[in-house]
Amino acid sequence: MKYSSSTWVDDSPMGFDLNLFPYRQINEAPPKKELEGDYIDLENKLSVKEDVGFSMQEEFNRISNENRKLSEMLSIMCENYKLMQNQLMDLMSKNSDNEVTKSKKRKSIEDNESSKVHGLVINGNTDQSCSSDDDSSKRPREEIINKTVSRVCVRTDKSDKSLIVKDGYQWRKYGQKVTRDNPSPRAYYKCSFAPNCPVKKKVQRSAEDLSILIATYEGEHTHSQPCQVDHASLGSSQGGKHSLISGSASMSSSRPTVTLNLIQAGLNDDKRAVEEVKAAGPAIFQQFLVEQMACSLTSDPSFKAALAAAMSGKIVDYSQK
DNA sequence: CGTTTTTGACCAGCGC
DNA sequence: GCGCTGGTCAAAAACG
Repeated sequence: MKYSSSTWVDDSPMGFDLNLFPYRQINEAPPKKELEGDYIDLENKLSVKEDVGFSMQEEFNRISNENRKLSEMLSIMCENYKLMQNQLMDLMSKNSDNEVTKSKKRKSIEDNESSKVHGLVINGNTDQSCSSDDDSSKRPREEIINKTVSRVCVRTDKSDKSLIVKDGYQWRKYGQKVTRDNPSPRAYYKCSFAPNCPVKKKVQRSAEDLSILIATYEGEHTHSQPCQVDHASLGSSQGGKHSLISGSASMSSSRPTVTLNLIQAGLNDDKRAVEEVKAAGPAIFQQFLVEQMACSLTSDPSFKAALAAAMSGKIVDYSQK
């Protein structure tokens, strides 16, 4: 596909600008000037109008063609995406079968966590009256407590030893422990914004990659987020050392939301990061794929040019009506 | 002086 | 019952 580079202006903060004036060349006087002036006789005016009408029609046809091609591209991409998604589901189901857990206790906890993260939230009721007394006494604690668990991975500077993951909420650290399977200590936080908020957070460095902080959230906030931190600032928070690389689940709602910043972190080829997003569950990985596609598309100048041309065509179309 | 962090002690679940 | 482990408590210290 050919796109007029002269009409493309890429100076917006997002690196993405719309071509609102497709017929105006940057270093060229506007077409209107050619039509005005008393020195042009009527005959010339008529021929110029015909030329303009013809060129407009030509341009319209060209843009229509581009629109059609873009639609085709989009449908192909959607099909490819669906194929990838199916392959991913197959892989994940195979992997989950092969997983071996270390102990029964940990297994029960991890099962609980993974089921939540995967979006298969078993809404265990904290109201004890819902279960019989006999059952509640025999059932393991993890099954009784209603916990929505989500995991967030944050890439940090390796030299940064702090176990802090800024997410817009206010946390109070109440413990730190070195666990058996990871030489890095695990920090325990409670939400301190509301006194009765039951949400807890565990933060620990990844054993495989010390530059990755893994934050595990348990429970749901009983209040709104004290300060809405957009994820762009999350990435630049704490001296710009952090960048969110995996799914984050909004605690104010049971529906997980994901923001990814793989491009910024330069992690497109980081298999480990992808694995961790996979581990966060299919819903999160699905959104990861979508954002990856979006990132790759918006970073493609030809796609941006095509999109801008298509949109400008629509805008011109409407303005002419 | 109030809040937050640190850190050793304690508790509960689990396997042997 | 004992030891191991993860999670929590609470007193002391640090901080603003």
